[in-house]
Amino acid sequence: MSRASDQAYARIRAHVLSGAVKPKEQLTEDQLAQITGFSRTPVREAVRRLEDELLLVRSESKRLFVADWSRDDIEEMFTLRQMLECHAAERAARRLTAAQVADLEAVNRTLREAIEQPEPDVARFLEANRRFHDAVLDAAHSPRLGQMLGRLVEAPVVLRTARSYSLDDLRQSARDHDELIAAFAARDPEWARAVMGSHLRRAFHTFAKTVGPATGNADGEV
Amino acid sequence: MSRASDQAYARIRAHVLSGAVKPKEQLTEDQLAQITGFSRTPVREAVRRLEDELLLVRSESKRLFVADWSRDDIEEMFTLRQMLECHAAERAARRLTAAQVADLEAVNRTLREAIEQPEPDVARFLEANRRFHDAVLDAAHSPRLGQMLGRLVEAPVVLRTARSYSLDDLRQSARDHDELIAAFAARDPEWARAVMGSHLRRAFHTFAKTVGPATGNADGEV
DNA sequence: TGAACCAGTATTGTATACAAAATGCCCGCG
DNA sequence: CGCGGGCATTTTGTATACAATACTGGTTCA
Repeated sequence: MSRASDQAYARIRAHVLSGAVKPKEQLTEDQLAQITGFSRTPVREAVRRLEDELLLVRSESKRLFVADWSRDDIEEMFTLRQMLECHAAERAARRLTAAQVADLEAVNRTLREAIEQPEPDVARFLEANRRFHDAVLDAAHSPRLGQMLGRLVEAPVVLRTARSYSLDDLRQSARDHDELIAAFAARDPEWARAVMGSHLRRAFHTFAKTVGPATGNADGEV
Repeated sequence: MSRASDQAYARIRAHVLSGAVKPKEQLTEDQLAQITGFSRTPVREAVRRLEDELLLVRSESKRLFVADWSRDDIEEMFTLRQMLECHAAERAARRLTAAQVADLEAVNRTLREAIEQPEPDVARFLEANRRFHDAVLDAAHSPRLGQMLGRLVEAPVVLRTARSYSLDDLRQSARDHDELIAAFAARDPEWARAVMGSHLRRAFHTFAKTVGPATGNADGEV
């Protein structure tokens, strides 16, 4: 991750997420080259990755813009993530070793420590949460699933929204993880799938409350 | 699709699928530039797309190889495709207009004509089949779903295996499409999902018969 | 007035040269 | 004979110049 294109990727992503450029605004490769300090070649590589994640989009004539996601887009992302990650949980339940289950328990302990203290450490929570889900995905042992979920989870909605979680929400996440671990220990794929499903679906509704009700039409941009 | 990188993509893809290079063989960007007649810049763009489709893979040190898919890899692809396309069928059932249903009927008529003649035209069947599934995906109106399925369906397994379908298999496909259309006309998402599921799962088993039984371990390369 | 065209500019696409990194080979040493 | 170090070669990564394409604004003509 030390190649120029990787750094360019990280910097452009941060730049967009910081809000310095707004949705639907145009970006040019030259601009991004100046901002990142690299030439257009690695910038193009980075931009292509960000296009894959749909953080940037191109017009029909190949001009580059910051994507603006509608509420429906975001619901779609949550739904797809749920579908894929439920599948991952089911596969993981069939494959996880006792040692891997123990690892998950350790990660979830860390996650709890991050929130069960005077001043909850949301960043640490998010990091532990990411590791937890990564471990499940890893155990599913399905490279294409990993690739697809990577694009969805990278999606910055998760980061933006996590800030709005209440302490109760975070605690419920930890409990969900506990139950998931129980399902894994019991080697029960259906249980694992169901827990993962409700875990992620609740996350969506927590998010939806902060954004506003469903629209059905095309407004409700974020 | 007339840019150099697009042509390079098509040529490299054809070159690999032709079997001129075998799985696990190394390719270099220079080689591919010579083969395609373009410079390395568009070749690198094309190679990245083929990496996304997992037709090409890179070693940990960034050297480029032709992927070799195990039977488990292929089963995974079929499973993921089934999962995603069932979801697409469900969404389509909620959204398809009467005109779109009529279009699907027309496409399926074409598909039948291709096989119900003295000398079945498999290429025409495949083309109609692709259009049918594309129309369903379109109606699902979910860009990320489309992106993901695109990568899976592009995967050449489908093409390689379709040749081994018997006439009965092709006829069954047409009947599946009929039932799917009925489900759409009835606006019944669950029905549509179920039909799509059995349609694709049968395709997997038809394929599996030609390749051999499940392995469980890592052999069974194709 | 307004629509079509033309030139100038902005932006993306491609080729090429060079830099960095990895691999493999060969030689010396134990 | 084995094996470790280092140079030569291969291969990928980056910068830059140029080509092709798309946009913008203004001008002309009906």
